[in-house]
Amino acid sequence: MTDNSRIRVVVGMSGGVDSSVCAYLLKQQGYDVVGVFMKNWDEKKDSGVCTVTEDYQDVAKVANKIGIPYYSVNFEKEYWDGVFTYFLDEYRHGRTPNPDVMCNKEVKFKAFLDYAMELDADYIAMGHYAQIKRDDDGTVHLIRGADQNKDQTYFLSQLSGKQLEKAMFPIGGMQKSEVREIAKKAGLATADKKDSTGVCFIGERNFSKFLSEFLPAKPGKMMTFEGEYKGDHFGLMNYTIGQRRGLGLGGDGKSNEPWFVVGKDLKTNTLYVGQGYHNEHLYATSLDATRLSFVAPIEDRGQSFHCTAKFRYRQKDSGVTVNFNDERNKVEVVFDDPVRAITPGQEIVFYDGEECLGSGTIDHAYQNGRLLQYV
RNA sequence: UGGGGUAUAGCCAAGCGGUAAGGCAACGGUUUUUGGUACCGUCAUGCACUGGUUCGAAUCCAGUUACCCCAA
Repeated sequence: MTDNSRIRVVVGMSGGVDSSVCAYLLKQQGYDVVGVFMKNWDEKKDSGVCTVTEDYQDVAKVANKIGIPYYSVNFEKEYWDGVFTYFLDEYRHGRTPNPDVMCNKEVKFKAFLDYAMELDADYIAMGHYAQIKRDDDGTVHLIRGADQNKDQTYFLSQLSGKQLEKAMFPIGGMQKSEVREIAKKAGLATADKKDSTGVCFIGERNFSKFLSEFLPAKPGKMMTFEGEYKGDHFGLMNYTIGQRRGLGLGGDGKSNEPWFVVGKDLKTNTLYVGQGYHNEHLYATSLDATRLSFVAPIEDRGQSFHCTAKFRYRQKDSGVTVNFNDERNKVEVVFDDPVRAITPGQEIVFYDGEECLGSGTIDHAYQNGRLLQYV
């Protein structure tokens, strides 16, 4: 066994099982482990419930149990400037942002990473279900978590190799059930704690209510693309492409199929609705994406290459062809088969087998070359 | 103010004398580090109203009310 005692690892501890087990495993492996809890959101900013205190207490319990020092840092400003302003701005533009992708890019693997380095860390560790592969020449690759059901590379896809260079994902090669088992055997307080959901650091919220505390909700009309008025919506920001719930539309004698959001028009403040899960307006054949970021250099793949992609978290991969523009700052992605509910503002994440190549942010969706009215 | 038709939950809608299907919406939950999707569960002691026939009526009869259609 190699001596790891001189290698310092700063673990981002959230108060959940995954990061608890991370810290535990690293300690077992003899590393010089330091736990750090991040506080990035002040619940006083909205009327949300406060779970921060409880989470920090759990971090303390776990840290004490495994015998490591622990601290708390506050990145509220970094989170607000790097994540939340972007988040609100995307909604203002009628798009649907993915704050957690940005959170990893701007906070966990930037502000937190810098902070860890100030603590003389050699590495930072996180409880993500993802794996890292390092080539002999130092190139870093991001690999899907071994638990296909929990893989979180989608949220890490905007990270650069540089950011991942110093990262460790101790549970990336494990199944969630194994992680819980380890936590239980080690007697960690978080062993049976429910997995957290909701926006990272903000948590579960009544989304419409939450948004309305930051952005004005402008009611408008719900129309079909055939021009039929179907009712009113309470603000375009409260709906996303392919959404079913919240429309309040029932059967009309012609069809009793459920209604979905099939389009938006920010200029006229119109929400377009249509019936049927397989509504024709929900299927795209290609898209444009910018804000590209790749973990490892991909120039050797040329101007155009085929790979697989995910357009949402926990969605099955689809085959796609990626075509770069000359400046390589924008891609046109053509799908092997039509894809439902491509949404501007969301990430398109590229994979080659188990490797996560990187991602871009979706700007426009097209159906056989025709722009779909999605913003 | 002649004739015909329809009235079942928020929206559609089955039921045709035997003790209120189903879908949509809504609500609750499961899944989920975004939003969403998907999945599961709940949802009419009552069928426009008032009488009547019947052991038994949303279902038959009469009257009332509302809306629709065709004639004027």
